[in-house]
Amino acid sequence: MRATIKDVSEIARVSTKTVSRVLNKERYVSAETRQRVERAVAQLNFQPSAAARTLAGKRSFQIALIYDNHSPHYIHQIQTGVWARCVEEGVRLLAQPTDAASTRLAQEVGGLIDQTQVDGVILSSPVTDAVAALDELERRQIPYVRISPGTEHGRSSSVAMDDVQAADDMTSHLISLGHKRIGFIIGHSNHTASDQRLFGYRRALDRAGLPFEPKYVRPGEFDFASGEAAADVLLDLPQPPTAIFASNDDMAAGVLTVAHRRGMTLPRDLSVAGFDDTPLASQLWPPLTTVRQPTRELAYAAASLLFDGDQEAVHRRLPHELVLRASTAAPRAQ
Amino acid sequence: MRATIKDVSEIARVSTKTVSRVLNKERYVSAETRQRVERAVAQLNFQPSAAARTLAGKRSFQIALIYDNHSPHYIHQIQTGVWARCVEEGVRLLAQPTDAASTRLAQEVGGLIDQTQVDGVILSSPVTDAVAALDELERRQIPYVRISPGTEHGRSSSVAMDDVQAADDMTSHLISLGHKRIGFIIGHSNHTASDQRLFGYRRALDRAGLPFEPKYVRPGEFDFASGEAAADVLLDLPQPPTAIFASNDDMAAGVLTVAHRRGMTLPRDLSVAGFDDTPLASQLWPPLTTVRQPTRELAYAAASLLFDGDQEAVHRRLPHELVLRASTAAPRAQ
DNA sequence: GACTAGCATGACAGCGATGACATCACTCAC
DNA sequence: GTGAGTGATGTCATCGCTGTCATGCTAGTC
Repeated sequence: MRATIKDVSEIARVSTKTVSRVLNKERYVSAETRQRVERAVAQLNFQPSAAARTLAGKRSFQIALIYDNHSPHYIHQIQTGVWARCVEEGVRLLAQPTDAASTRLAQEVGGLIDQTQVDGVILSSPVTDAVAALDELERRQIPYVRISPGTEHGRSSSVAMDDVQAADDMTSHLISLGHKRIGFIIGHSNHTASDQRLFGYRRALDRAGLPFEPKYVRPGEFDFASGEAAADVLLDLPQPPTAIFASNDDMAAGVLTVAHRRGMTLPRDLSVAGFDDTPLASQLWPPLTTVRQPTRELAYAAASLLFDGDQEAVHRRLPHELVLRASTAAPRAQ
Repeated sequence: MRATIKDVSEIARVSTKTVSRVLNKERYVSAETRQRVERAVAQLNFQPSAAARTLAGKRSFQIALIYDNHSPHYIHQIQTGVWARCVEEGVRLLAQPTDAASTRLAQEVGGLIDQTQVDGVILSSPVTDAVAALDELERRQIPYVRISPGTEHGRSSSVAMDDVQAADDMTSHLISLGHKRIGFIIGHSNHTASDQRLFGYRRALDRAGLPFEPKYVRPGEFDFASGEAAADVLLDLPQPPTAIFASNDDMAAGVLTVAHRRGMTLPRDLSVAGFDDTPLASQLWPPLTTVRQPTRELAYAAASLLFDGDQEAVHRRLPHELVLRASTAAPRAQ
């Protein structure tokens, strides 16, 4: 049978309460007693029952990560980052995929909390912007932190990168190479990052004195197929762009495929840039110039904010990075 | 405050025990009483405390998924599949990434179980073959199911695909296109699937009466870089292969990149095949012929086996599928 | 020397469920 | 009419911890 706190207390010749004090690193335990208890814990390989602690105490030593994102790579990075911080804290992680658009989302979140009594919640985009879920969390007074929220910034602590600046940087990079006609493919409309990246693109054009031409901007949905579709339209223009900046790598991969299919030589005939720096980016041909989003670090930072438990909402910005690879180059002389 | 079973019992005018019976779908509750209880539950939006149930009962309504795999896509598929089955069962899922090679693995697993009292565990490859972890699970008599185990088949129920047959099928496909010199890139040595895929390749050659030539077989590690390295060696041979079959898509992507870099036209100059059908496969140029591994389905089936709780070890095989895309074609006439 | 403050520890109730067992009503067989 | 069987419900202890409160000791202050 599993060892219980009582077994430990008997071996250490103290009360169970004192064992509990040692376990929870409370004050007022003499060094000598602490040692005796620790030895007994080690000897029995004792692990306190999470259920009993949750039931008796105010903490459950569990947090939940709620997400809904099509990109496995993104989710994986998020999970890994949060996980790393949880381990340091001795806290378990409950994975909770959901459908951000579902009407039952709030109920799901409420049920999760009532059942598991998690100590806190981390929300990743786009669940970050599901107001009903936020309401539910606040009603139950559960601390939560959001990763890359698009709206309601005042409601909680959050971590994010600067999507506007990143898109601006990438666009500026293309401009500096000499491109004047730069296509842009927007992301999925339910991600606020999509608007921000578009805004950054526009801002860079403005600053460089280049005209913003709506015909060079196409909608997309963050997936390969929509990248292909947009590229086909852009490359069919009488004056096609010499560079295409897609709002994420999957769509950029679609652009590359269309270009290959048309027999274009890259990057001579067309420069292509993506966003996210997924593993895909470096495995495409030509390897993709893109923006490295510090996803893992964002997740780690989000967990840190949760455990720090500040009263005030804190907003942390993490730096992005332009990753220059072979898919972008100066345009061919006209 | 959260509603408790007591609140429900008062509204329904029954004892808490009767509420518990309804919650757990036990026999011996009259239809009328059941209805009253269910109404009260709905009215209070009552969710039983997982902690209390775990402490008092024999079940914790949680299972753990233990994994260690470099491929986000694979993990994501696994999680999604297991998750889907858990939802049906009303069970929570604890995500537990680990390092399969770590000496502390058994301790980690033991700690996880003692702390959380999970009802069962699902192991995904390569943790499936960590004997110390299996010992620990058996010592604690925790039911577990393995996804694609490589060894110790008798020890537990498992689900898997037929890696040998799949590799055989793919090799046969290349042979049927007319290829006689077929390169092969082996996977990471700690995955048993690697050996099996190699074996399938060999078996297909044998059956077709083609010689097995060690110089056409290169080691790899399931990652892009090792695919590149292997391709460079293979294509530098005096008589290079006309087709290369890589043990997974990432390595196949490496092969494509090397071929592009050498200015080869694909698939005319070289056919390339992968394994796994990751999203990458369809986003490369040319789109990759590969084997679809039924990962999600395997995970779902694994969870089903766990919940069914058979005494005997059951082994389920799920079918794979050849996905033929543009990266393979008949070899150029010599 | 009496009083206070701070440290160290223990006794005991209680968290919210379930398990074991008791109880009661009713039906059925003989 | 009696006993057995079964369905429906309740009582109460219990799971393994933590929170609250009480207690005893020591050191420092006036």
